[in-house]
Amino acid sequence: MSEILKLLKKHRLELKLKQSELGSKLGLPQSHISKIEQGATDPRLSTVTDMARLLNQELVLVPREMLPLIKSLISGEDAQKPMWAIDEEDEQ
Amino acid sequence: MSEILKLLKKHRLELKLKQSELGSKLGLPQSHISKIEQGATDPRLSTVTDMARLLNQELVLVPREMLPLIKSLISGEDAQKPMWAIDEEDEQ
DNA sequence: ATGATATATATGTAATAGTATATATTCATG
DNA sequence: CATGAATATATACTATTACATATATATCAT
Repeated sequence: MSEILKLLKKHRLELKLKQSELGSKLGLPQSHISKIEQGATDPRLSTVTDMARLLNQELVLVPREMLPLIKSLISGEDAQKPMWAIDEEDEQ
Repeated sequence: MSEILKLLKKHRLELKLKQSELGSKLGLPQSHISKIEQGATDPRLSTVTDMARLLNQELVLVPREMLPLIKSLISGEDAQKPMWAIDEEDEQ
């Protein structure tokens, strides 16, 4: 099952959008969003692109060799607080 | 016209593959590769994913805010020679 | 120009994405 | 447990792509 489709669902939930809300923005029925998110259909490139953009994402072609770097950048990006801090006691 | 499709063509040419060669690896006729590259058809996600992988690329979902950073990383990646060097006369 | 090679275009068919609608599940909450 | 909200599933229909095949242009070397 496509990694991309799983991530689209994750980002929809983060934005607290219902399938029906995302669907109407895209002009697609809720039932079809469900199928896409389950991998029960193989959507067109334009559909995935539009869906991604509504979720503040973009579909990008990445050279295989840069995949580890870029994935680590992306996975670290959603941290609300820094994952480390300088070792100072007087930190706010 | 999709940026991704344009890049797929660019990468095919860099690998010196003909449309017919890429097509047969994918199980698609040359004529269809042509249509995809021209944006004359709206291919399925799986088709684009497969095509990308045969060209050593991967389709990745990137948060909009990270797009400038990631694009600059990617566009700098294909340099054959380093873009700078330490200022030493005795360099090879 | 001629010939070879690569890509673009045309036509037709079968498969499937997407539409519309209804119903069934799931899951939280009073 | 009952009620309601969100998601999953079902069916039938339509639109469009994948694909096969054939042909026509480019493109380029000789």
